[in-house]
Amino acid sequence: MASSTAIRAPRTPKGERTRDAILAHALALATRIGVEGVTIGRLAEDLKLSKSGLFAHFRSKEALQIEMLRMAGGRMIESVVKPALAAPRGEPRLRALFERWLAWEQSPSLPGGCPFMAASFELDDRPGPVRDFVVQNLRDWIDTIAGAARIAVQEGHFRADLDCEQFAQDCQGIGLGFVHASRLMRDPQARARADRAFDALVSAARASTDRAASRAAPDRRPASPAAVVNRRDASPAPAAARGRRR
Amino acid sequence: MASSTAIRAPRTPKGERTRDAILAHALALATRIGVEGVTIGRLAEDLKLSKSGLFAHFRSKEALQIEMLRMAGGRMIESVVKPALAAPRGEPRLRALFERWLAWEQSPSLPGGCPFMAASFELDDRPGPVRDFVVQNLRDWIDTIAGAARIAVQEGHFRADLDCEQFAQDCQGIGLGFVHASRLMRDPQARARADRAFDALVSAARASTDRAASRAAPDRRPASPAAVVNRRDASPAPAAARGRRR
DNA sequence: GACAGATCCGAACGGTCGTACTATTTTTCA
DNA sequence: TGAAAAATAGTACGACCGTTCGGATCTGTC
Repeated sequence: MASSTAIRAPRTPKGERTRDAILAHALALATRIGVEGVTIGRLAEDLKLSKSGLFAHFRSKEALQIEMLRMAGGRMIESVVKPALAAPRGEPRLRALFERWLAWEQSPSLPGGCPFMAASFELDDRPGPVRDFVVQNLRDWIDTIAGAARIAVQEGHFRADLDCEQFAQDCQGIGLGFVHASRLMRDPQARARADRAFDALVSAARASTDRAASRAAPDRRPASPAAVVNRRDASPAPAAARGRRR
Repeated sequence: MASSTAIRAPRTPKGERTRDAILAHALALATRIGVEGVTIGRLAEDLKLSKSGLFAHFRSKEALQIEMLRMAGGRMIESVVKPALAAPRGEPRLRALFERWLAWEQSPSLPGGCPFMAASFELDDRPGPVRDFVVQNLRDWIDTIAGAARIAVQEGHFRADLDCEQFAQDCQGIGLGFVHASRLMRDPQARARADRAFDALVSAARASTDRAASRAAPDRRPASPAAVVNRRDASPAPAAARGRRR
């Protein structure tokens, strides 16, 4: 990544800068070799720190993993969700979410793709705080999509009886299928197909003259559209990790 | 079988039985903790073998991983593809493929789900023979789906200008979305939503009165429908299955 | 029942893992 | 500027990693 160029104006305390550099590098590493694959020794070597010096920034490796994913979550909100919220309510916002999501997946700062997608399959059977954190973040993300779909219904873009949770799972599937075809199979058409699949999904959600929904009863939960804001840390305790709030 | 020579049922050699037991256990383990997470020591302890004794069955850990995935591929063909081939050509066979695929994903012998799906995200950025093997198997699988869709076109079940590769990627996405919702998010409705998504996909492939295909040019490749039969091992050598000399 | 190979074990190797403890340096701020 | 605080280095630990090797034990065949 680009050198820090931190000449003068070290507003941020030294430790925090190092810490962020560690997390950024750990994150980039994790996208390639997996969350569990990130190693203290490897990190220290890459960043020219001693193992113990690096380790001192986190009480444990598990904490490092969670902080790393917290940074990923923050970045994702910043570069996917927030910009999409600037788009008009309804279908345009939904499209913005989808498009920025795939763009984020291929962001140069994430050489191995979205860490949450990878972690979904890496940690799905390994209980613990890290898994919990991933689940929380992905729940927020899916709620964001479902909420945006719900708004599209309110705006009259989508038909009234649309199952928004179903829409969200379908959407997630398109994204996962895209990553699969793109990263693993190296299919150059993966992106075009993902776009077409999304178009078809939106198209089906629009058409109200369709026989479509076999289930007559739509979900009834209030389901706040602002799920993004409701985002919470995995750790129940106030935490305040090392005193250094931001 | 040829009974003329009447060889007295050559009970499978001892070593091979052990070997299969090792692979079966390694496979079950890998579905939970990942392909790279399987460890010689852990395997030996579980199976009450010595590390070296176990290791002697494979020239390297990499070979163990590949053999393990080969077993998984064989099982998948046996319990998903072959039975589905018994279903009538066209849409029924496609449905059988999908249904058996999800059933296989939740088979009790795979406590952590389909190893190939997990490996898709675990190994997508780690080049090497293991990744190559996974890619090969998944390519065969996707070709199987695309081939079945092509047959459905021939049978008149699906519209003539259907993009079968697109269909396959969409299908893969539904499966991945299912695993994501089911295993990670523990959503009890995951399966029902996957079924609905598949129904919608098939439905869209059927309707020929739809404006549907924006792309006028359908793919033109011959694309043998019998992709299943074309399946090849990753290793270029003939590799007689049970020969297993070293 | 003996012999040959297949099968398995025990010990050991050099590494890396996460983590703990104690110095030593560097930053921060009165 | 100097002392308190924070950041980093050094060293060590036990555990486990994949792998090697020589020898013990078992299996199947004549």
